[in-house]
Amino acid sequence: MLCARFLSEQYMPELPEVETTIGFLNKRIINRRIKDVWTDSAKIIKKPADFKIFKREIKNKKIERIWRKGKNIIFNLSEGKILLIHQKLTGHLLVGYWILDNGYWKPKSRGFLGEKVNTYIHLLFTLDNGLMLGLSDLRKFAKVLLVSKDEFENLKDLRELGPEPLDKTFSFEKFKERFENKKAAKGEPRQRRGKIKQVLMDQTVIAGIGNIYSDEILWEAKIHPLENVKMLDNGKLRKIYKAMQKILKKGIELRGESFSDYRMPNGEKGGFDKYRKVYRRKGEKCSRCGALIEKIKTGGRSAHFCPLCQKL
DNA sequence: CGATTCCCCTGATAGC
DNA sequence: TGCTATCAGGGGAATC
Repeated sequence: MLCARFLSEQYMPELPEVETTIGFLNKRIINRRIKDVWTDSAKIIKKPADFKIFKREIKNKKIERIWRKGKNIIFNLSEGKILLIHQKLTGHLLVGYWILDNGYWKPKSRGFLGEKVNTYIHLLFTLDNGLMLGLSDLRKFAKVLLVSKDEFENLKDLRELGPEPLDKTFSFEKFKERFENKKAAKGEPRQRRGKIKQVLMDQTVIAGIGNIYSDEILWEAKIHPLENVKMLDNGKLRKIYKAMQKILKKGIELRGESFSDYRMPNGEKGGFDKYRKVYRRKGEKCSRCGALIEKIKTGGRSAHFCPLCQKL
């Protein structure tokens, strides 16, 4: 059984976690052929809706390329097929060897870090060398699609995804443009509205930032999460831009966060925890000024910040 | 068109 | 102790 703490924590793979995951998958399962697929929760497969068809179409396909777009993990398969997995809240991809035991997957031999049975593996691929790729997902919110190249290019949410925050071409000028209204009226440069926290998390503005990293970025930039983006001058925007790059790079360098049940595909935890300054630290002292971290709710999500460092 | 609310799901927690 | 109600949370859909 997974230890209780593992299960109790929320897990939110954002850009650094997804980046870590694809790096790992590229080392372990590239050029492997999918020989079989199992599920006990066909609902997470959105396309094709019929699992029998999904199974037939993915069988014997070779995994040729693994990359990501925002938080979406994309597997380019042979014969032009594309497998897309969005882990949402509690999904994570694991690579290893398991045996089906009473409906649950039990790791063969030692397995992962004290884990005996993973009751949350809901989708599992067996590869041509016997290695397995499992999608573990406590909440079953994950989304899986198997599509053709054409279908892939026409997926609405992927088409509307904003730029990659760490792309070399994503300059400060480009970042600034993301805060301007798409269709600026003749004359006045109308700006995007809303609170900075929600705008940063809007995948159509910038791809890959979620609840954890948006809190951390705003703490780093000393900007209040509820600050309206209209109020952000050049200086503040630059601070956010710099903080975004720093925090996301740190996340990748440390291979993702680790306080929740996020694990790399080999079951190890990431190391971002030491750098987590505000997220889920309500009531703790701000490491910069000593004030107590506060937690508020905005747009249906929690936001953590230091009331002294991040003034409205 | 934009902003808000609901919903998917399951485990933890608070309240009785 | 044990039951029930509530909550979290990415993102898509429905609704205001």
